[in-house]
Amino acid sequence: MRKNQSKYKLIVDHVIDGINNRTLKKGDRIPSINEFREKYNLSRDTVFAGLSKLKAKGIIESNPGVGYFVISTKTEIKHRIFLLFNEINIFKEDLYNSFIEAIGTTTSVDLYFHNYNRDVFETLINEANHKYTTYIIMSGKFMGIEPLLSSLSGRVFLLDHFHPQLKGQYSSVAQDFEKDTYEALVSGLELLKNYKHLFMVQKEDFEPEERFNGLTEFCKQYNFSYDYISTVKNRLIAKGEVYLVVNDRDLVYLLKQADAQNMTPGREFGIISYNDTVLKEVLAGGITTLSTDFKQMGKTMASLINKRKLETIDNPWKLNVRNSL
Amino acid sequence: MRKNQSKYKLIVDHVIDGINNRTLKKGDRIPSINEFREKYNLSRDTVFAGLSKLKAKGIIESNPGVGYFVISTKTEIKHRIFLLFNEINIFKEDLYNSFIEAIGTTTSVDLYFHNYNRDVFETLINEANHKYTTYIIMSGKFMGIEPLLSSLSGRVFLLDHFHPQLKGQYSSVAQDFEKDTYEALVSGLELLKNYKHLFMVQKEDFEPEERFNGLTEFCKQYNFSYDYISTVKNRLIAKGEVYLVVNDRDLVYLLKQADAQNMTPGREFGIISYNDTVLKEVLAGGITTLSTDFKQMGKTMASLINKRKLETIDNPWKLNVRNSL
DNA sequence: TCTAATTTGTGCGTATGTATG
DNA sequence: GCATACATACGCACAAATTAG
Repeated sequence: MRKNQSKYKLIVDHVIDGINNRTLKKGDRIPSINEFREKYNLSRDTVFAGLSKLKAKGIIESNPGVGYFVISTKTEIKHRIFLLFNEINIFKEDLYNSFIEAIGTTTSVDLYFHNYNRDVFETLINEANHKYTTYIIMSGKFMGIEPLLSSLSGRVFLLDHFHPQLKGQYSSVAQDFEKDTYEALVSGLELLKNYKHLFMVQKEDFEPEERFNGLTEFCKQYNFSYDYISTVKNRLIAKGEVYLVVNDRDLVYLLKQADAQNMTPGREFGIISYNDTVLKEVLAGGITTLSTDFKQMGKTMASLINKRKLETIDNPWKLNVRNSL
Repeated sequence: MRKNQSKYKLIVDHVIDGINNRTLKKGDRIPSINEFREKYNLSRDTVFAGLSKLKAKGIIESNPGVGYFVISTKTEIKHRIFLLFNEINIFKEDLYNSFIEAIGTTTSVDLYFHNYNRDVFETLINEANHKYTTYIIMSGKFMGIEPLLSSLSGRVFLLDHFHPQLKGQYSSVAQDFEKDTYEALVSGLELLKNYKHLFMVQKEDFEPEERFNGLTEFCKQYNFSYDYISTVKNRLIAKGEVYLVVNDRDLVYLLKQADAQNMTPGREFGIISYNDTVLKEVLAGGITTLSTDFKQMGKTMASLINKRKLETIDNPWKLNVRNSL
């Protein structure tokens, strides 16, 4: 490991890691040049170079004939962050920007996309390994990624993942698609009582089926009938139906179809659209949306990075009730 | 032997052959400049050129005072592209995806964002220098970036830039904001005759003022009055007004205000919204949009990279006429 | 006070990559 | 392609400061 790094950095890292681990405190004596030389099998001068670097950074001081001592614990950990998203879309805007803002300017963040391609996913991770201090991974519906993740050299975080089995192994902030859908439907129960049948509309290849599980649970408990469809294209709308629509393209189909059938969302049938955008506030008199707070998600991820403890955080959801339900 | 080849290719081939022979692995040190110089009887500069090429291809990295090391064994990559966008937004989705699709698999692309921050812009470019074969830059309203661009080691392309003074120096594909706005308005002249006064609504800090120039030119020629405003927030709409709206947030304000004043876009007043999205097809009965074709822009940029000739290409615009005008 | 051991500090040589005419 | 200057990395030899006995 780290064949290609300058040797003196071993000394720098030894001390900085010690300070970050809290094993070195202000005033502590650190090993002498000869002790370091022995420990790492380096020449005296290489050790001296590392210690001089630390001295220049103001982290240690030297007393000739006595030793080296820690005088400051301000190590300014410079994170280099590898950020892997699934795809570009409008919601990444809020997520990325709020993350960048919260993480601060002393950090460098490199962003990549795997576009749900398993090969790209693996290649990007393998190529990035050992080049970053921190890895933030938004995976797709990939199975068996644990070995890949555990091979990574630095700290690993999961962002908005579909992998409940990885909970507890890595710090993460994510939507709980099942819980969010279930709880949102329960919170809208009074409105939903005007309808009979609920549809989950999403592409099963990419989107998490947990949403459908949440819908199923709700429908069984409160006696609605339900179905899973992958698109609403060319579909006739019937009275009493509610469509939970993931993709905006489907939302447009639905509204055009409603217009053609002379039906109004929120009256003869209902719409809940996943993920809020400004245009949905005024679209067709207001589209009810069920959305996770991507700005909050970015902020939360930034704060996780500065914590030592392993944490699994559910990102908050919000049902924006408008006229379409 | 190979007298017709550039000499620096000896070095490139030495390393690439080594990797393909499995005699060089990731992390391995390769010979120093002086060792190569001796072995192949070349000048230091020639060796340096070869090693720089390998570095730009992402195959090796250099550590001053230490040596050169293999960091990637992907030898089939032809171009390594540094792609710098201004910000994440929904239109980057089409642009990025069509570019990636068109550029093919023998290329690796790293994507960055400067978010209109000049410091970030300069830092990213300086950090990237010498590490890529190709640089594609989408700048903001930054002045005096010529020295920065000309310092770059590889081929430089401009994407959707606001710098007419750089035309002809670098190959580029871009919207011509002035021409696009002017021509689109001319093409919609018959519809516009129902109105009297045209507003350009955009934030002058970030958005290009060329749009307003196009509007001005059109209005002078065809006798419309006109104005520049930075937002429509809290604004009363008057009959006969047309709003050319850049930001979707302003579009929403406008539609809410129209509703409050009991006015309908396309009747008492008009709306042209910049940049098309699916939702605008059905929003308020259909919003007329003026949009550049971002998919085409991505394709065109990909094709430019495979050409040697310097070209400046205007990306095509499209006016999607719907009910709001 | 002296001495030996252990500490840090410095000068010089040779290697590396980088930048500029 | 050549020459030169420069920053970084590492190692050897020797100098200077401190401490314990």
